Amino acid sequence: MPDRYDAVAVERRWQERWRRDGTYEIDNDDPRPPYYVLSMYPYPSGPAHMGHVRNYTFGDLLVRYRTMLGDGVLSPIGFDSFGLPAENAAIGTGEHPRSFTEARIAELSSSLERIGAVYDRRRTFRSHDPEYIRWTQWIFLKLYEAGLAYRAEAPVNWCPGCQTVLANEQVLPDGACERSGDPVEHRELAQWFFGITAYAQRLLDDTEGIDWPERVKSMQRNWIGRSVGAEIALPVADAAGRPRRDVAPIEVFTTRPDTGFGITYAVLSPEHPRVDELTAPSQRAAVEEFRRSAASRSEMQRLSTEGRLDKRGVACGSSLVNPFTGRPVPLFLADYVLTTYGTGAIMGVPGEDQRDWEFAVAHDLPIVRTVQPPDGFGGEAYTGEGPSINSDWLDGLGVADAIERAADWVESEGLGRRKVNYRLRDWLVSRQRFWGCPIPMVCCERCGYKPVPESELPVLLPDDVDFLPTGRSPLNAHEGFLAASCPACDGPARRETDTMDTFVDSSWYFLRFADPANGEAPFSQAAAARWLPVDQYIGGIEHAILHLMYARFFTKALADLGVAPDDLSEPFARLFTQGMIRLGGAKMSKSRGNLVAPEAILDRQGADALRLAHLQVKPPQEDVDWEDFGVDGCAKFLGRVWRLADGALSSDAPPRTGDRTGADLEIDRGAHRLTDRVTRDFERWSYNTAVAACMEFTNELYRYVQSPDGPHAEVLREALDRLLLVMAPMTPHITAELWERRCGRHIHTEPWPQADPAKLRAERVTLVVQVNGKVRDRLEVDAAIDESAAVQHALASERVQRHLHGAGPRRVIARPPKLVNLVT
RNA sequence: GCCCGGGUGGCGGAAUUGGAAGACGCGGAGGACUCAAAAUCCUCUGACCCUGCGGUCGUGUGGGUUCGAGUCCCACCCCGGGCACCA
Repeated sequence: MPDRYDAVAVERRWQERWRRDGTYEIDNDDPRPPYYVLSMYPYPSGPAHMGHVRNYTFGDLLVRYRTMLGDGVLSPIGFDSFGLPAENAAIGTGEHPRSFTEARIAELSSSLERIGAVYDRRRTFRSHDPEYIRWTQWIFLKLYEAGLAYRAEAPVNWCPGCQTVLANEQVLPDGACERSGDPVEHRELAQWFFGITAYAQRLLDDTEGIDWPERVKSMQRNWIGRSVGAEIALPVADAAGRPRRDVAPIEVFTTRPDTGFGITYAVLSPEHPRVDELTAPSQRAAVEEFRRSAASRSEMQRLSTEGRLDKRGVACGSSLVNPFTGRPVPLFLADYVLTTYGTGAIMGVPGEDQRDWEFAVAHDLPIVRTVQPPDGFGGEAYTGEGPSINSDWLDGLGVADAIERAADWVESEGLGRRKVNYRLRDWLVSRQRFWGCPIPMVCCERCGYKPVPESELPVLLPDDVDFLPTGRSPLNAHEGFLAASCPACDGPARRETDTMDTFVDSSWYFLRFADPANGEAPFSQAAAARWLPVDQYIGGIEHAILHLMYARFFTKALADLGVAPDDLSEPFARLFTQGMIRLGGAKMSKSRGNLVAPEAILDRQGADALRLAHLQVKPPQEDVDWEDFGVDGCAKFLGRVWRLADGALSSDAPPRTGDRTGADLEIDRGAHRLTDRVTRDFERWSYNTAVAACMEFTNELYRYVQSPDGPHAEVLREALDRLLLVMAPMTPHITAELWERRCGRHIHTEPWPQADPAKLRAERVTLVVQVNGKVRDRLEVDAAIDESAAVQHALASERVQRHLHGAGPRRVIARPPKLVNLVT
């Protein structure tokens, strides 16, 4: 007597089994070909939400599929366990972030198991594990030795809500903190940085060689923001307007050296170090006032396009010399010129830059066009293609040629040089927070900052701390933590209380998974060489810039430092980014409170139904609305498969044996076609069509089993085997249960089925007959039909003849066996 | 403004090489089973015209290439995302 399908019981049983048997544990000397599948390691915020389910469903599918293909699959999981939420909770409740975090990890970990995701759990670690802290700090010291970690005074983004500085990447485009939403302020503070800009060009170039979504690569390229141009020195003018030789010139960066004859003014940023020197006494009061107001404005206000440009700039009362014309041009301050980009000074070229045009109009400055706009051009600044004019020796040249010629001239005159600028800034990694990896430095009164000796690592966070609602890190008040001696002079020193940005932890965890128990090094070269780069990385599109850029930088830097294999240039060979899940039109998130908890579904329809719904609803890279999910439909389909495979369905006729009928052969071919389709769909991440193929074939089997002749026992058995095998990576529990009931073996250790190419070719096909490109008839023909027979067949059709109106076709296009088109 | 991605039934989507537009699912309609309901099983379901046979239209818009275009080319519109007074 067939059993009813009890998804919850079946799933619990198999999850226990996979854990007990260590089915997905893998050793570094496994003889199978290595394949590394990694889903981005999660921040543990509690039980899995729908975004986790989606992410880990895709990852788990791939782990199981590659395993069946015969690979030795590395499937690790860890937890990105440092971060602000645990610390905020600590401030609220007094509970130590460690115990808070570990409770959240336990919840997340068990809910991942409940969706059927399998890992080598022996390799699991958390960012806050002392051994992981040790090696993160060790890497910091390596970067410090190499000059890639350094301390500098810099204008930083300060979030008053989080009471910490933020990386540029953590400030939203509207100037708000990514996490708290507070408006970010600008402060000058000494902070720790990683020298990611040294890798800007390689980070840009190497986007070519990685198999990542174009969208993500484009976002990274935009973020790096390469622009090619020249730095040009504009001499300071004396009272007579002649260049002074006794003071250094002002360097400006431009992408358009060809427009040099059109420079009619120059601008410094308000923070430029030479403002005082270049301000005339008559303008001093106005300049001071302007600098004060600029400093008080937030980044948001400063970068906004609101406000009239005459209010946002002020004359210095001095002049520079346009080196192209030799004539003096007035110097201004303007708040939209940024200290952090280029040289903090620009040349004003109103004719070819709209913002410069507006500034020139506002301040009544001359405008000289140096590129001829097309006839009828009605605009103001002209930025397009055209011949140079008013430019002496550049006249007549096109823009590209003129840029080259002008840059040559600038270099040969010793006025400057070609220069590439990047928008990318060095990565600010220090955070004034408690719950993060401590920066392994001490500050000695005499020697300054000195690295903690390797033998003293890890520097761990103390347990006996009081969290105060001031938001200040309790490390600042913890004498036991603060007290240190200088590694250089042994004198009294104070330990650095800043911790590292949590993105540092996630910048190398994928390397540690290759060798998680290594006590001598963060990982061995051999283990890294075996597993890296990650064959398939899977995660949310929201990490397109931050995490993925930092991880690429770390991998390159570690290879350069001899820590990682030197031929390892990229961490993730292939990247897949899933879309976000929306509910009621907004991204599903805890902060918005519009979460759909997976638990209720796991309790009712089960993990397989939920996984299937995620796979089926949409192409995986696209954003999805929860409203579009069809969990019930998927549960219904799994019920159909269960009844089919468990023998609950029968026809009036008993199963046949012996010779096979045409219907039997069709089913057999259908099973091979299914194998082929699902395999190719898996390879191209087209899971929604893979699910459709399984549903289609199941429908076909239903008709077959219920047909008057009944199914052929052997044909049905083989067809069902193939259906269960190809479904196994998608719905691992139900297929494992049915497989075991049918043959007593474990489906996930079975080899992936192969399609017989001979069976993929149908014997009878539909020949489409068109007259003048419109379909007029469809004929069942032999797949091997030749051209003349196909045309003959087509012409014999009554419907076709009706549309030919008695005349013969003037032209015949035959593509046997699929199509004949008759043209009159 | 620059750079990516996209636009197909009531809805999510399919069409892998230029060759049957709408697979599969949801939703909807009808039927079988049942005392009844649920569950299950079966059939139909792009729009319009037509009693029917059948016909016309149809993949954002307008052109083009082709025997044939959702797919290729040109121009444009709209939606989503990234960058942006970035010199």
